[in-house]
Amino acid sequence: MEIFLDLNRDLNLFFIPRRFFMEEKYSPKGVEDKWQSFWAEHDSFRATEDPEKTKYYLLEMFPYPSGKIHMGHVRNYSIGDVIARFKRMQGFNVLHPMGWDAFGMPAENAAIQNKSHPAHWTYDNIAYMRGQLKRLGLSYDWERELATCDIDYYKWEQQIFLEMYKKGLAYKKVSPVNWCPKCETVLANEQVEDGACWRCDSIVQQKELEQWSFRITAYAQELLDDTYKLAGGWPERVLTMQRNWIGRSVGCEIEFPLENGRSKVKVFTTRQDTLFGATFMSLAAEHPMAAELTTEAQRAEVEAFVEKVKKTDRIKRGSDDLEKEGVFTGSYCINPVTKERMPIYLANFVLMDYGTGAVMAVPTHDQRDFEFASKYGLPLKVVINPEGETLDPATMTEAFTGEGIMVNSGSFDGISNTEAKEKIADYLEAEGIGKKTVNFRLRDWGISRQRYWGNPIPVINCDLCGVVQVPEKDLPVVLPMDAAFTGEGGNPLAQVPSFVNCTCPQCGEAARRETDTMDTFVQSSWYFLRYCSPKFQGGPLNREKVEYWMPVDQYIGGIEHAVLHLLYARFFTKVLRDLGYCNVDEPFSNLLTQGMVIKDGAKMSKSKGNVVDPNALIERYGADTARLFSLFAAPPEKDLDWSDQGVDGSYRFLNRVWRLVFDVLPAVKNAAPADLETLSAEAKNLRRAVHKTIKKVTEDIDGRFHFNTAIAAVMELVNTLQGFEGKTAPENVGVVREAVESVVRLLAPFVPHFTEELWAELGYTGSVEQAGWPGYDAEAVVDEEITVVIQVNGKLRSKLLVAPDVQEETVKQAALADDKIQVFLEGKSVKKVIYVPGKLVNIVVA
RNA sequence: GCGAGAGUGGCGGAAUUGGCAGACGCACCAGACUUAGGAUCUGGCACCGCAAGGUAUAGGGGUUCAAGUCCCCUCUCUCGCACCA
Repeated sequence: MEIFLDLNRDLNLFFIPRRFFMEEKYSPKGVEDKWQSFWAEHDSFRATEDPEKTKYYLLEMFPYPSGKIHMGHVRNYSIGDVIARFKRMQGFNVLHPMGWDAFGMPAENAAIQNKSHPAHWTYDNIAYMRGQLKRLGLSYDWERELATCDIDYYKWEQQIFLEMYKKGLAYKKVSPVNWCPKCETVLANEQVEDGACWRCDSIVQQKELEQWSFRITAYAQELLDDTYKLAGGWPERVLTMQRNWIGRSVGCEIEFPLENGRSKVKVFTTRQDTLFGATFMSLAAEHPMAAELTTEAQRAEVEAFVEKVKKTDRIKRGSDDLEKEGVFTGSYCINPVTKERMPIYLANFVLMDYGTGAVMAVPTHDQRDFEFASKYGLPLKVVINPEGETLDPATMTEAFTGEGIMVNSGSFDGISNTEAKEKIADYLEAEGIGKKTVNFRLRDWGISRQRYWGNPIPVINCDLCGVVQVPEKDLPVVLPMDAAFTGEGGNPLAQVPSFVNCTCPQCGEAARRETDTMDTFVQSSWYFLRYCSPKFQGGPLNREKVEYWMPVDQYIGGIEHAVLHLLYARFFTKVLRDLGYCNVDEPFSNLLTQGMVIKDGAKMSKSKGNVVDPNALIERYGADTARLFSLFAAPPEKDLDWSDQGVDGSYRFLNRVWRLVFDVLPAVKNAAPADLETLSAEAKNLRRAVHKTIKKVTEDIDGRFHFNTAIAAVMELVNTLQGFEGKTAPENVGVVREAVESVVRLLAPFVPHFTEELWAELGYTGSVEQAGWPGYDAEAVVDEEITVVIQVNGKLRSKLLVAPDVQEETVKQAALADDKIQVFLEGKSVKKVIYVPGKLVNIVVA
């Protein structure tokens, strides 16, 4: 097939002499190779600090080096490259770096499978993928490239870790984890599928393990507050997700004394207004007081219940509408305001890791408590009535959670429950029963991973001294190259004696090196800062350079990182600020979340067989077409529906532009700029179209990122230009040249190789980027005549061509006199005539 | 269940501030050039109708001279959270 195709093309060359000239045929491969070399030779995208220029830091989320790039990458990086090139053409000093999120489990799995080393696999992949990105013609400053598995990167992270440790921001605690007994490793929640290990299908166990954590909760309030500063720059839904995740709620901590007086149960509630209606107490099964509260008579039942709750894994426990269940402990506490006895239950819906793990149960005003009380026959007491109504506990079928008037609440009766919230809180504080508190849903960030391919946590465990920091002079703790990857026996690091065995820096006795490595989210939490001074050897960050470049002006990536990565990165930036490394509060001023690339209605995946391979695409059409289509088919934030035929269309468009340029080239090559005084009407119209297009494309790209409509506008201009009769007539060549040059410059951010080549053909030396972004002539975009639409009763009936400065009365009269309009006015009376200047006339008749 | 967003031709999508619905592209149809066309060019293309005209932005109601756009209700889909006390 290929041979026939080529043969045909050659015949074509023979029959149409014009095509003898080699340079007239658009051949992406040659053009792209040529300009990629040019950019490399000229260091075209090198970013250097220049206080004279306004900086613009553009960043796309760096990829995991999984092997090869996919269409999602092509889209992500094409979007970023348009902005980078556009801003550069506008004269900004653009920083546009690229690197690799290079630690992670797939490398370790590959090592097990191929009996090789994760480093080899990772660096091989990086080399291959770097080549792929270069073939896309992305304008990165490759001098700043970094991989998070480079010693030169992770050693600085170890230093940061130790500083966090000193400040109490990194600490060790026992926390529950998903544990695969076969792999002998901790699994992340997303690696547990239906309660089984994603790799070996073993049943995942819940285990308590000593884990390293970062105290992100210390920054909960600031992380929440600053989401309001980001409003406008970030999509509202991402901010909402972060706010929900942080989950601040205001309420009270209230203490309920036990009946026996020996101790107290502390609860957190946001509904202290319902305190008088609290008739029993619900505790989490894991609550530390559960055992001591259990009476002998209840022991067997309680233990069976606790066992059952523990068996339900943590994911299932939340998911389904789990039937509310509980068990009576046999003990009672006292409601501190009513002095009534409250039986203490353990309940499966009470979570140990939210609030205090204990809930005061108000069955009349909380739906869960209502269901629980119904099931176990517990007392109901109404303390809030809806306005003008009286609730009867005996006939209630569900809890009343709305607002109303207080009853059965002592001195608080008769006021609204919102008012009572404040008053009861004050009362509790005054009486010493409770205090106002703020509770967060956000929990500390567990960073321990029992894996090899990660950044080693730089501490030593000594039997005598406990946890001891690795002294700064001994950093970095380097991953040993001689670990064995068998897939068995847990963390490979723990099986390298030369790594594990060490001496305690404090007492000099034999000790064991920590073998946990850090979560890969740690590396991606500060890479954007390191890009500012990627080779700096005086510390993690060169403060001066960070101050020049940060914050990132535009960050681009997938919505899947809306919470974790973006929250961790915000947290880490604030920590580095407080450690004195930088002065940045928020790392990303603007965030663009791009949609997925889908095909045939589904996300591209091997199993669906709908994967488009970027290599094949570039091979067949070139990088410019691949970029153009992925930008044209949908606006960035929406999902992109891949269409092979659509790609053809983009390729055809480039060919059309190419032919157009070469068609007019001989005529316009040496054309002088047009004399605006003597232009023909047609030429003037063309020039107006050119400047209107420049205006629209500029506005569509800048801020709005609507590349699809920007490209559509250029297509329209190309269509206009193509239909322009006297393209090569001497009196028009000045305007035609301006038009062609504008098309090339406007397309430059989208299809950079293509436009570089045409720019050179137009007789320029150097990159089209140096020509800068075209500005539009405000005078040229003003219409000489405008179309005013005439409606009768809101329906389009006719159109009118008028001068832009026409008087309202003139237009109205002309509209009423219009032949087509007359027909609709016959036998009716005109009630009103509405004129929207320059747009329409609406004649209201009856 | 709660929260957010979306629903426009055969398809991807336009319509930026309440003012011509369907830009641009794909697919399709017709024609031109051609030994040939999966190249290129010209024209057509929401639906009904011969036409005049009518009907159309998930469905129903409302506000307005005017609604894809604003308000209310319903349906469907996507995403997030999912017993958060």
